[in-house]
Amino acid sequence: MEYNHQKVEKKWQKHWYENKRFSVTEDLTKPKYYSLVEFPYPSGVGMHVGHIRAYSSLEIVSRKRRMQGYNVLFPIGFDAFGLPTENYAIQTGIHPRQVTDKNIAVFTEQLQATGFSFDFDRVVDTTDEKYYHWTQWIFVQLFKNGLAFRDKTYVNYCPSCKVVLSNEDSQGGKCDRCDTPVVQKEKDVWFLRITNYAERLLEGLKELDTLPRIRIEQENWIGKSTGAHVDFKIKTCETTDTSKSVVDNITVYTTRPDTLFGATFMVIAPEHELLVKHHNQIQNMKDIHVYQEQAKMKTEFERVELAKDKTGVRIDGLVAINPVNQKEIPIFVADYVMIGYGTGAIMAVPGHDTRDYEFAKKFGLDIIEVISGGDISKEAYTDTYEGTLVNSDILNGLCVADAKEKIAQFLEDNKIGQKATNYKMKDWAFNRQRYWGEPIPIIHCPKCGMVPVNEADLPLVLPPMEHFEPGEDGQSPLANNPEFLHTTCPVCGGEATRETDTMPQWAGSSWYFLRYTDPHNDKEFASMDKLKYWLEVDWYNGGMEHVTRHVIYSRFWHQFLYDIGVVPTKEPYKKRTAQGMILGEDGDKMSKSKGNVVNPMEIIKEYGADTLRLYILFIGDYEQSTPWNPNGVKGARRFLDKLARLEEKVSDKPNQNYQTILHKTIKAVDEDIENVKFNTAIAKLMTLINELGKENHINIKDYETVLAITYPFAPHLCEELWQKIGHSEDMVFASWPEYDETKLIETSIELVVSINGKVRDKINITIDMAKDDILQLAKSTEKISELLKNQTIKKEIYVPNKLVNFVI
RNA sequence: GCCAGUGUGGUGAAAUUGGUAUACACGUUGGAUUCAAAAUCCAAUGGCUUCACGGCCGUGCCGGUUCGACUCCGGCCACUGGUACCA
Repeated sequence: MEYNHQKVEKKWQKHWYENKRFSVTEDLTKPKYYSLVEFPYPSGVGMHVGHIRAYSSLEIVSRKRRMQGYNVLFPIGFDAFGLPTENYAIQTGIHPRQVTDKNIAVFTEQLQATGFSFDFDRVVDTTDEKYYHWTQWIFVQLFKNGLAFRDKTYVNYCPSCKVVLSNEDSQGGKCDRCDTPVVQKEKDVWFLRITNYAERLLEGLKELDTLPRIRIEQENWIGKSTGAHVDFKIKTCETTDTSKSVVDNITVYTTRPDTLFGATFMVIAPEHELLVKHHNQIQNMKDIHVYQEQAKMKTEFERVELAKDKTGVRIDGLVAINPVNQKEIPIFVADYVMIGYGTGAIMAVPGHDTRDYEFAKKFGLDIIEVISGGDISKEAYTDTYEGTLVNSDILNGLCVADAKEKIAQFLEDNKIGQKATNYKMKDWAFNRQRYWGEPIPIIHCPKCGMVPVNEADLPLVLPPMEHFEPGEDGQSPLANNPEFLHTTCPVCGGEATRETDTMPQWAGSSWYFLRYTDPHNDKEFASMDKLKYWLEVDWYNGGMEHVTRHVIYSRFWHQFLYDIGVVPTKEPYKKRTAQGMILGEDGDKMSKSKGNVVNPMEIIKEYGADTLRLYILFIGDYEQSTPWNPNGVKGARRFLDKLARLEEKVSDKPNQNYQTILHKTIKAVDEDIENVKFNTAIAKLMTLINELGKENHINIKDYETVLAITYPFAPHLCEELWQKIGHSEDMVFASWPEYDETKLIETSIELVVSINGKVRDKINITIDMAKDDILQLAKSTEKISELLKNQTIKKEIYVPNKLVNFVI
């Protein structure tokens, strides 16, 4: 007998959501569990199978935790600010507010059609002024603490979207949204000083329960390196001026101070201040200006693309002095040195750095070997942790580690340098020239400068506007709204203008998990009591692609909020997992243009939500990418039909036949869920159901156990079957089964008998048999005795409960 | 280039203190049931070889350690993701 999935699923969804079955209790003495999934961007096309996979993991965990007696917070919301909605609004003339509301309604319906046990009383919407009130409030706190600031820089700019993009949004030199090549543009932009938190962001990773690759990716993103700052004196070197006076000092950053004796030239970035300060002493300033202009025109992407061909200009009129041997070395300007990293100046050691080597070859500069082991006539020897120092005076004969120690001491003693640390991570460009985002709550006053909006005046509401096409030259659409633009200064009361830029999409998602703990609070972003109860998030699942951006950004905000005393924990998340992508049937990423997109709602209609959820988890390892297979869906459905059919065999009579496999399955499913191995958990449930299908009758208590361990995966059907056998309470109130240790032990075992490692026979033994008896039995079987005839046994290996191996 | 991950049947994939390779599922083939179909149930399903019992080979490639290697070690190759003149 098969079940009617459409009827059954609608029935239970209605029951669950109308009776708020998944709302948390306000009893803050109960043990809590906070499971968090990344909230979706409510796009117009509705849910993707990827969403289902992303939420299914913690859906299983949350349903299980409720049965285990926890007060479970499993919330959902919408990260609804962003470019697609705004672009759609520009195309169609429908206001982003309306588009967003409609999309959220569609998503909500689809989430409920899938039967997710989210607490729909706690939905947050980042575009709701009651929510972004507190996003703005946090920004004001950042500003007051000197962590939000404005600076003039060259920014990545998308000429099509007419917005400034962060490095993250313009990877590969193309706009994240529209693929237009990004250009460089000078702009006054907002930054958040995330670099102040670099060390703590790195430190906090040690506590995070996650896969090594997730940790490593974050570590690489932060990019800590240690080395030294070394001061080089700069002299003039006009041939007529024999005095050669010292005119300046340049500090370089190096991770390899032990190679200082091999530094044969210096390279500075085109933007380096030395070029401004000493333009009078530089004889070829014209050439340098030309080079600077060229460098400015290149986008960061082009600089990288052209990496193979090193360019640069030698500075005539100045030389640097290597502080360890007083040798004069030439100085170059080259764009392979970045002004934003380290000090914007390097000591070049061509013998042991590939970039310096290429540059030295091109410009005919000295290459000195200072670490033995390579062949520097062919290439730079960079694999230098093995070698010994040579041509290095006081360091000669030392290994790299000792040389590093000794030179560090030497630099310090002679006051020419000290140990230093650097991070690749840059400050976070925190503004966009768009309409559909949180207005930055800052007022520009001609007298008082930049002043934050009074906290009592928050939220600073995004004004309703008819036209939100970006202004020319990348101006925010809000600049075209005089009523919004003109205001008075909160400090002096004089005429002032508002900041018209809005925040990037990352803003709203940087603290949403805090709001879930107290979503309707209009006095503060969340009460300390609620935060103390619910934090940290016990388990956070989301996309691998968010591990380096969203996760780091939100950890930064959280650490800052901890510093100002408004959140109780140092870190927001205890455990982080990331689901793999579901690819199209063809193995390619699902995309509209390839036509390989699977619509989850069609699967639900045809096979049911339980089938969809089950299949998506069964498809493969949760943390790996896997292609979609339409036939696999049928297998999931068959399993559910088999489960439904078992009901006919339920009786009061006890049955001992399947006790071992039943208890083994309880144990395995429990462990697999905790270890993110949903695919094998389901496989084991399938095996159990197949076994039970062979029985004539199934004891009702055992049947209840089966329903309980299957419930998190297929809640609609289990709930239905649960009711059918006479329960009036929901399965949320059933308890999670525990396995009986004594029933796991099998009384007889099949033991493998092998000769020289090859399986030759199998014997059945009982678990209480002695080793010698087993060996005797193994030798005596027909096959084995035949094979052992006229052979000497050199060795007998016995692995309890597994095998016997004879070496002949 | 660097960092990480992956590589197992026709397909998605299982298998961790080294111990029966291919669990579970899909597909395929044959059978039962049916007027017929769907659904369901049963059986077979890595390759080569043998009438058969059986034998040999087999987890990307080459080598090593071991009584025994998908698993450990050394050296490669391919694909995927991340990152990149970061000094």
